Amino acid sequence: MPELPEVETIRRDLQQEISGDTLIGAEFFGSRSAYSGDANAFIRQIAGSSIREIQRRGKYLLLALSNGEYIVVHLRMTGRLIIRQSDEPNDRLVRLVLRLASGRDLRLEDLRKFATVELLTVGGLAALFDRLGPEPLSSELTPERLGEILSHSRRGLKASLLDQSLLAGLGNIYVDEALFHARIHPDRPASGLSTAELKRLHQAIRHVLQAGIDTRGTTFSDYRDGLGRPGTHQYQLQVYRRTGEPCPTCGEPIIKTRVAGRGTHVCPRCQKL
DNA sequence: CAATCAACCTGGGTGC
DNA sequence: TGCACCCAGGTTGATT
Repeated sequence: MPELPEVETIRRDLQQEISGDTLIGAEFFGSRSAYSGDANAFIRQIAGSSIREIQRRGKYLLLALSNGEYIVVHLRMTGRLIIRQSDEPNDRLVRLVLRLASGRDLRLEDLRKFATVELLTVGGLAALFDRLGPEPLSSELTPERLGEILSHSRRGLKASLLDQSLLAGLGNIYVDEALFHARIHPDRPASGLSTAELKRLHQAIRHVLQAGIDTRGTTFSDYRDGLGRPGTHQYQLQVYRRTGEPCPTCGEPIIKTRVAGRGTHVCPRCQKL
C-alpha cells in the first residue's frame, strides 16, 4: 500500500499531532505479532519515553524516542498508523496500540498483517539506512547519480526502480506513473538510458512523488493518513489502474502487462521499448 | 547475477 | 448463493 508519498503524509500528520507526547503504555493484539521480539520487553523499553520526532526513510516511519531508541514501522501492503482517542473502541484490524499521555492512542491497523515494528538503537538504524538507496526527493539524487545507480544494474528498469537498495521509496504505483511521465518503457534495460532519458526520469520521479505528497497519497482501499482520512491522489493517476482508458497524452488505450512480477500499466505508443 | 515464484494474510471482484 | 480462482500498495527467501 503505502509508498513514499503515503508514508510521508503520515509522518507529517504524526509530527504535527504527537511529537512531544509521552508513551505511557502499549498493547499488542491478534495473532502473528507485528513485533518479532519479546512483546513485554518492547513495552517495558518504550514506556515512559516521549516522542522527540517522527522521521521517514524510504517507506520506513521512525518514532525517535527520548530514551535514544527508535520505533521503526514498515506498513507493507495494508498497514495504517492512525491517531485515535483512547476511548474509541478498537477496530478489529488493530495489532498494536501505543498509549499516549494526551489521552490518545497511536494504533497500528493492518488487514493483511504484513506490517512490521522494530525497536532499534542508533546503530541499528544506521545499519538499516545502509541497506537503502538515496532519498529520491533529496538533493542527493541528481540525474547523474540516478544514471550512476542504474548503470550498475543488469536488470530491467522497473525492477531496478522498485529495488529499495538502489532508490528508497518508490513502489508499484509511482514507478508506473514516473515511467509514463518520462516516456520510457518499464522493460528497458536499466543501464541503457541516454542522458536525456535520465534527465526526464529524474524529473518524473520527483514530480510524481511530490504530487503524491501534495494530494496526501493514493487511496484505493486501505490507505489512510495519520488521522484516518483517505488521500486523493488516485484521481490524478495517469496510467496506474487505468487499463483500457485513453492515454492522457495520445489517446491510445493504456495496457496492463506484467513486469518484474507486478501488474504494470503502460501507454504502448508513448512508452516504446 | 537475474528472473520467477511462493510465502506471509485477508478480502474483493469475477466467472461459472 | 456458492465456489474456485485471480488480484492487490511490499519484501524476503528458495529455486531455476
